[in-house]
Amino acid sequence: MATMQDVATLAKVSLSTVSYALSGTRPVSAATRERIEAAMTELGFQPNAAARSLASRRSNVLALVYPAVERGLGGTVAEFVDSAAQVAREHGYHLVLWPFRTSQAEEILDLVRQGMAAGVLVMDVALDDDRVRMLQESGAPYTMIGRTRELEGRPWVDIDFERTADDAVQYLADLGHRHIAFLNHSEQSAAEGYAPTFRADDGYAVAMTRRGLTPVAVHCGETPNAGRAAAAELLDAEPRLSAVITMNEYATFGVVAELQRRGLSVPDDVSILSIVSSPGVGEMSNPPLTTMHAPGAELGRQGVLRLLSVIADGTPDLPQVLVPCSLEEGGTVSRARSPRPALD
Amino acid sequence: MATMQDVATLAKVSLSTVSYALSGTRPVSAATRERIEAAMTELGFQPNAAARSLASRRSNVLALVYPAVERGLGGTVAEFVDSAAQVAREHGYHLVLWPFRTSQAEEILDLVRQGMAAGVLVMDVALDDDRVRMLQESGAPYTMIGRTRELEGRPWVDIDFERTADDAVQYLADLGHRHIAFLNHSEQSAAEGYAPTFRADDGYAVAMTRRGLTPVAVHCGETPNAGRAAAAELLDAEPRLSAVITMNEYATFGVVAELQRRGLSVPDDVSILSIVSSPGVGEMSNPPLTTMHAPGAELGRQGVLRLLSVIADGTPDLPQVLVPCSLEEGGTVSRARSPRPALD
DNA sequence: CTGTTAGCGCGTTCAC
DNA sequence: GTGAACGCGCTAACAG
Repeated sequence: MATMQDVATLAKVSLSTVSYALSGTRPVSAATRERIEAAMTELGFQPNAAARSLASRRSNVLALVYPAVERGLGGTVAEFVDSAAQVAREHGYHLVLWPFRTSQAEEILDLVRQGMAAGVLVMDVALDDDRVRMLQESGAPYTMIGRTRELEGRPWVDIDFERTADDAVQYLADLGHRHIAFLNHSEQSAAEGYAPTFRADDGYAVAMTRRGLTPVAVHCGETPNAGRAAAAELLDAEPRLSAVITMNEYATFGVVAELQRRGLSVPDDVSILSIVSSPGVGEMSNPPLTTMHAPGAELGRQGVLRLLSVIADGTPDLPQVLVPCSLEEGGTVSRARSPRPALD
Repeated sequence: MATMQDVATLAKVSLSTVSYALSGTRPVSAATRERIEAAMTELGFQPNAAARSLASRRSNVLALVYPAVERGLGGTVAEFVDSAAQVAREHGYHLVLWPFRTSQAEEILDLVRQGMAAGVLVMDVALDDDRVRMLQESGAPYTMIGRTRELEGRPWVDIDFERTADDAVQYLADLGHRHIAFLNHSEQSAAEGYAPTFRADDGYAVAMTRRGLTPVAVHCGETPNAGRAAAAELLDAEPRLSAVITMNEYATFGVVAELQRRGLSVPDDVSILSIVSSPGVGEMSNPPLTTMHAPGAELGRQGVLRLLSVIADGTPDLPQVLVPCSLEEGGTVSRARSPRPALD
């Protein structure tokens, strides 16, 4: 491993000149720069990461804190992580994974104090989140993926649940649907402060009401069987039901199954639109689900960019970053029958 | 950020004593150790990571090289990554993500030369893999997840495809199935040197032949439609078909759909066993797929452990680590009809 | 535009 | 059992 001193000696310049040539912090004449570069390639020089961090007092790694398989790592998370890692790399940073449960906030701070990471990305943020509170108090650069209830001075990027719900309702309403139900995550997730459950509920209710439609929302466990039961419940509550928006992937499969079991056709009798959906899941249904898929990659990108700006400039008043889901047409949504025949 | 000197001053000892108390490299009296620990907690001391790496000449990070969304990050990969990150952390290491395509082998080496990572985990290894070749030549500690054709002196952990295929055939044969087909990944994946496609093909053929059964294998694109076509092809080729082993998740959904379209019941007429399957996918089918799911977490764990031993001891002759998939009963496999009625 | 030099915070070899 | 001192490889003043 060649050092900077080796390069300097070979190029017949001083060590610091090599450093400046490398960082561009100070002008270096074309001639000497050339000699330096020649020496560097000849020696296969690569600047030592640890020495650089130590001297410059800054780390070149970003940490991603995520809850270890609490809610399961789905495809959306994978897209997010991959995108974040790539964007970080494009900016000269490395992304490290810190699998910490929400209760391990202290350990996160310890690692930050070690100077291990220049900043922290916190995933799966709850409405009230100890990790975020401690990071905020410690003054460490961080960015939330998601939003706590309290937002003052806290940098974040999030999925635009409100917009997504509104887009979903709009899409179905434009196709003539009037009786549009919503199948959300479980009550328990809401009780645990899982923000998406709340935001989507609100967004859906607002979207429906605004259009003079009556919201019918149910919560549901994250299993096909729970989805079956929920579908039955919805049909009983509203026989005129012609469309269901779901934000619960496993349950969605149960909904489709239950409808088909009852002899109802998807999408001819009932349309299904799966929102905040992971990549690929649509393909696994028959017919393929029409989905609005979660912007995992874009969130990863925006999250890293936001964090980098916090690292660079402290916490200026940054514009909010809300990323909506995008529609992916499948085969589970069709125009509403008009007038819709009674079911029984 | 308190430094070791701060701690030493407060504890009225010399800096090096603090270092020894921390590392245990040298005995320290109980009394002074206590004073030191008190000082450390009082100051919230955390040893600086960069300084430590620089002085000790070793990094505390492991790198995970994976092909950026080439084949898509599924649930298995997520399990793997999460598990690897956790095990690394339990051993005092951090896991960083290096999204590099196979063609960027040079950049991987550059990062290693920077001392950024103490070792590298290479995922999705192809039969002939430039990344592995270069790492091997450079002498950098690494471990493959998967196997190249050449294995001499190359540390690896992998899924036991042969055993998994054999277990799958055994399981079905025990239930009376004689005409068991295999639906593999695409021809293209094989052409690109994707090892699982080869290994599973071989394993299946051996497992069948050994039992006096005739192997019937087809390759298939990674889509439900391709799966449909493949199912049709299989049924035409072998009308007595009573079971299908699949190693192609998206295609599996097409197989189920095609069978049902033809009025065949799953599993009464045809059993389906999805091997090397991601977590959760089984749930998305109706009835839920019987699967043998890929040991993502265990691979992550073994991969990190293997890498750590390479870092510590060079490359001793390590025992091979082959991890089989484990059966998860669903509703798509049943006892074969005997004698099975003709289809037409 | 270039060279000199003092640290960055910790590991580790020496003397005591 | 303890302390002093040097060095890891580089950054960033400070001189010139």
